[in-house]
Amino acid sequence: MLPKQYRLKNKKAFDATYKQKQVVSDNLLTMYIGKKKTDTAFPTKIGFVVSKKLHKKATKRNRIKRLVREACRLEIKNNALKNANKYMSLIFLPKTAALNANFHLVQNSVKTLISRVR
RNA sequence: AGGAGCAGCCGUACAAUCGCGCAAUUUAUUUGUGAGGAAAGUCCGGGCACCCAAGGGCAGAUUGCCGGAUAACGUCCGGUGCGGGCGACCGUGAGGAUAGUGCCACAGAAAUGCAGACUGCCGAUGGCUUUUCUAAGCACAGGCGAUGGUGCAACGGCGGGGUAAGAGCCCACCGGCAAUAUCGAGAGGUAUUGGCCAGGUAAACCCCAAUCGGGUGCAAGAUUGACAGGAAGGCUAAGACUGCCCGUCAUCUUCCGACAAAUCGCUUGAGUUUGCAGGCAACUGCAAAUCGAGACAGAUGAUUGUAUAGAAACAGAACCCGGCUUAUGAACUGCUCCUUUAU
RNA sequence: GCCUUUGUGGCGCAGUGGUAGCGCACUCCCUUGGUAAGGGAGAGGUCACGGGUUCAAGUCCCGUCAAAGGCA
Repeated sequence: MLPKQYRLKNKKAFDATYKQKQVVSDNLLTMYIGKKKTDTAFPTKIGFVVSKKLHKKATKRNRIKRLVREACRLEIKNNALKNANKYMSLIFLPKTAALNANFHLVQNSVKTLISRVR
């Protein structure tokens, strides 16, 4: 799990992020980017969405969610958010291919997506 | 040794580094604790909460061999009958078809009417004809339910007697039914006797018996606090001010508005473990010990090493219990049965 | 969390317990100079799956699986 201050929580925040319509994606993940920060002290919040349509079993959905979350945690810890730090929020949506991926693949995917943020 | 039946056990462990939920305190890069046997399906039964409801009946729903267990159950335990297996053992949706109604395609003479139109058998008796005068023929009266390439099923089966031909008409055995006796708490078992009238289907309607207030589900519900809207456009249909038009309100569309709720319910309970006692058992009683998740974008993960087996299977709590059903990995244990071989 | 409905040919759908059908699509033939339309013939079904009741089940009963939808 992420520390609490990095979690994207309520529905309004999710809606506002989707509304920006800034999307980056590769074969495993899709990432939505929120608004630009006005206050630099404000931490970048990250949300994760795994739809029931992706897979029926709760354990599989939990598994992929945890892998993506763990990858993000390591990025925050290593201060590797780079340009993504300018934005208020990020949302990750795993794709079907991510269900069978191991941690290293997911980690690489997260890294490349973050590096592509301008 | 091989095969089989029943029952039981575990549900990865340990270490290092980086992390998360909750609780506690000495408020610190502390300590403790943190998913399941099915947490699943939502198929039953309860607890709990709120709303509605005076009481009773009808209706409706559910259950359906007997007895017991339980808060309750469609669950469980023990038994009875029936079916399967050489056997250990297993399965069982098992009330009523003489309360009534419906249905039984095709085939078949006939599918429920104490049937016989048809196909047949006989024609002893009565009638007619012939005649060697005691027989033959006719098939008119009449007798019969044995025969019928059917069908899931044909009004008990099979054998013998009997007869003109036949028939439970009579007899033996078998099956079913009823009565009596007896054993059992009961389902029912056993024995004897009786007379041959009885098709199937109730997971068709129905009858009988028993049980059941109805609805909504913890996002139930309770408490505290706050109350955030603004701008632009449309006026077409319907509404209000008003009978009509304008206008306004309401309404509709678009855009903007991101940290703007919190606490209780919430986990101490038909709890868990152990011992003793009762009971064949399900289960119950008593005593002692013990506290083992409680989130709200929602906690158990990642990487590496070691151990089995190079990489565990099915799978994730969301108010809580009792069941049922379904999914599933590896190793192992106990009891029993059958076959073969040896002693 | 709690409910509801539906699974039948490639697709969309009918179907009182008694031989599984319709439309479109598909294949072949006719028609045309050729195509479409039209006409004729044909193929294609574990009635989602597993049990049960019944002489007989797509239909009745029980369980499972899948899909779609609803409430909050």
